[in-house]
Amino acid sequence: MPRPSNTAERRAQIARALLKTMAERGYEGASVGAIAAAAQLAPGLVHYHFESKREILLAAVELLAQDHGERLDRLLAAAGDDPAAELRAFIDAHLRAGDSADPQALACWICVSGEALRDAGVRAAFAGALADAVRRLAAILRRGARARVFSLPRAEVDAAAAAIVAAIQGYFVLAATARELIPPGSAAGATWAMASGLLGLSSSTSTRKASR
Amino acid sequence: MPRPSNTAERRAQIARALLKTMAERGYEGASVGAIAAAAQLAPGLVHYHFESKREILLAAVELLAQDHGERLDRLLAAAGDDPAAELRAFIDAHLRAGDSADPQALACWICVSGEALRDAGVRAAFAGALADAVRRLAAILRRGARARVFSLPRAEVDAAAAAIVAAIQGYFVLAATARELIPPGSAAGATWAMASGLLGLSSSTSTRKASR
Amino acid sequence: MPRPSNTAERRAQIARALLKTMAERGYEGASVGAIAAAAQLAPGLVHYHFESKREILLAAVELLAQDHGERLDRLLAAAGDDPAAELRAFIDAHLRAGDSADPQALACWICVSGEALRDAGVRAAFAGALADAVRRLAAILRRGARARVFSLPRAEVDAAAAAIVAAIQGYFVLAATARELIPPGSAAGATWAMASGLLGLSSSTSTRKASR
Amino acid sequence: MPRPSNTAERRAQIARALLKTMAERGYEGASVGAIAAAAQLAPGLVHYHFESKREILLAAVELLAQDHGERLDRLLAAAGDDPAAELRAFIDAHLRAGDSADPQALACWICVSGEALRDAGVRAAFAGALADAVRRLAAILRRGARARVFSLPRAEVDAAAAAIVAAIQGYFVLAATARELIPPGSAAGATWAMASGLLGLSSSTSTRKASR
DNA sequence: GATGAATGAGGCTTCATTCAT
DNA sequence: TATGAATGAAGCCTCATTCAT
Repeated sequence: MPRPSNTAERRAQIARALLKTMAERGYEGASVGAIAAAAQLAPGLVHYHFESKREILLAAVELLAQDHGERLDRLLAAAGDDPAAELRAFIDAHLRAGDSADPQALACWICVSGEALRDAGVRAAFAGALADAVRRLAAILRRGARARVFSLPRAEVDAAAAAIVAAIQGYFVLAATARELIPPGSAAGATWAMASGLLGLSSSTSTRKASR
Repeated sequence: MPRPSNTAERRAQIARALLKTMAERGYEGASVGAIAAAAQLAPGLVHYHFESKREILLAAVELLAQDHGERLDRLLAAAGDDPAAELRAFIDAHLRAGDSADPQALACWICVSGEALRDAGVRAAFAGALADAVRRLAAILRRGARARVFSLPRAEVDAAAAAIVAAIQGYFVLAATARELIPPGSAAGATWAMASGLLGLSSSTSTRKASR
Repeated sequence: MPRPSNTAERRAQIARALLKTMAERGYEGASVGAIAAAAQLAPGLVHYHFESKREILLAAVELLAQDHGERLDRLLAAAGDDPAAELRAFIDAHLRAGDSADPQALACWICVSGEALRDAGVRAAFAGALADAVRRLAAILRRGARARVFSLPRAEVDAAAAAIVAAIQGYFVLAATARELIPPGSAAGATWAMASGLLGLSSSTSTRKASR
Repeated sequence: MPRPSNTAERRAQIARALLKTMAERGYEGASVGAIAAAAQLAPGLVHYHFESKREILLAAVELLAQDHGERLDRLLAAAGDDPAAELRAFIDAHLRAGDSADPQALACWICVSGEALRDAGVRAAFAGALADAVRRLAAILRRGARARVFSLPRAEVDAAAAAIVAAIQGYFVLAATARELIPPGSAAGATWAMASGLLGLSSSTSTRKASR
């Protein structure tokens, strides 16, 4: 009569503990002991559920991407079928620090970018999450182009999506490290204005209202 | 007859060795021993010239910023007095992977962003370098606005400069971790197009030609 | 209606798994987890059947000795009643790498000798197996001496038996660690020749034919 | 003005500490901490002088072989040029537990044989030491054969040397693990008698006097 | 009997930093 | 200044053993 396996939950628990710890101390600073403590588990248990610390990181990136994906799903669904509204929702989802902003996830995301530099697995996971964002955004742009909402040559959809994602990612870095450089509430608006340049929208259409 | 102090060179030598090592292994991975080896110095000497490893990082960030600043000086000087040309030069200086591209500096820059998250000193140095970039770009924008080359309200110059710097920074991250997401040669062009959106330039003016 | 106890088989199964694992990784290297895996059992079960890892080793030595004893029985039985033939069979049983040679047992035997150094229980088991071999050989020698096949004073029977067993044991070590030092096929023959020296046989009687 | 390097002594000091500890607790049981303590050094220093624990073992085997070689040199030199005396000296050097017997070296030797099973480097070192012994003994035998002191076909010199070394090695194992099986003082004498069988000496010549 | 999660001690190794020369 | 040895604190990981089911 074996006890039912709880490995899945435990793994998630541990991965979340890593996120929590990593946000404060970075990946290297998040010792396995600290992770275990954050998860309120015995130290040895961590390595029962994970081969190595690096594997925890991979699971954590997975979680991060998944959380983000789900949030994006929700927000895009609320935008209905209008490409412009979807684009706006996409930008706001990332840059409007509102109710649902998550500084921990932000810090982790930047940590992960650093680890991605020197670990192929982490890079794959990180790039995968970015690729997912680009893909979703490109789909929006493509639909908008087809509907003549955006005037964007087919061939440039991917580049445009990458550019907008880059801007968002760059704002993340600034927000986490030099917030004072971003005039409060300007991020989403400025990004929308930049997107307008790419998509051939008249700036006037673009509400340049600050969004906190 | 004391021999003339060579502390200054030694410090630079060590800081550069950190940059080299950090580009491959990250900051934590760059052990003092490894730094000393990269600098071809005895390990003990490192702590003669620096109080702690963290101080080396600070010096290294300084170097990084200084190198970048000098390069930017050169490239902007070549742009003459035309704000549009200067803006273009500013963007190209950061996103055209050409002769002077420096993958090591790129990797270090991202590492530093991670360290900035949890060390006030590093954050100050990192943010200082970013602020410098924003300041210079803002000056260009302001000049362009005054000359009616850019149609940009006074009040939004800083936000616009921050947005362009964010886009550049974001491209850095993508380039270092998920290069395949950036259609080759699209970075500078797309950034210019985005800048057009912010600055009220007609997209047509904006050369959307790919720049390698 | 309790199910019939299978403890005996389980214990043997586990002990054999230790032998298998120990042959490759040594005693310390044979973790309880690895043993369980080799036995295709759940890790927890091991400690249901054994108090401690050391107990498994004791059981394994027992098995080793028992296997060896049975093999020796078979081979000596085939030698009939002739002391010289029995001696030959005894030597061949140990040193003729033939059909029944068992490298795993050899490696284990050497591992066990190491553990015997520092665990009284293991030493007792190991020494017991050796003592058994010496006893059996001494019986053969005694019979041969009585029959005047061997010219060996009573008082020296034990020393002679020990010497031959030592030679065999030494060949084990060489075979396992420096096989290239043993000219192929020379072990049994040379041991027989050495035995001749002890037993006052003319070397001529001793077939010095190599035995593979 | 660097401090003169003391690495060589330190390495020897550490290797000897391993021998001391290993004799009591085995190789695995000799933790790096215990080794450091035995050497009266700070724990971290061990890994300053050695890459890994395994390297210490290699150095220790080296020391063991060297100590033994030097002792053998001394004892053989005392035997003059008489092959029979040399052979006797060779045997006595190994099996006469006299003043110079070294139980620690004995225990270590057996530990090392176990480690040799699963580490190529250790095996090489161990086999090298054995090969050296065989080589030296073979030289003696060859000289004796040429001088007709031993009646031994050329082709069998190596086998005979290996056999005698095997007998010695086997006695080592018995002495360390089951001393009660060796009638006191019988080892050297019995080995000599066995050698006689190999070398065609009449047993009578062979002093079968017990040697403690 | 059996399962697999849980525990916590301890091992090897790395490392920033200090120190004697 | 410079050298390289020395120090001691962690860090990651393994493991024998225990326990709830």
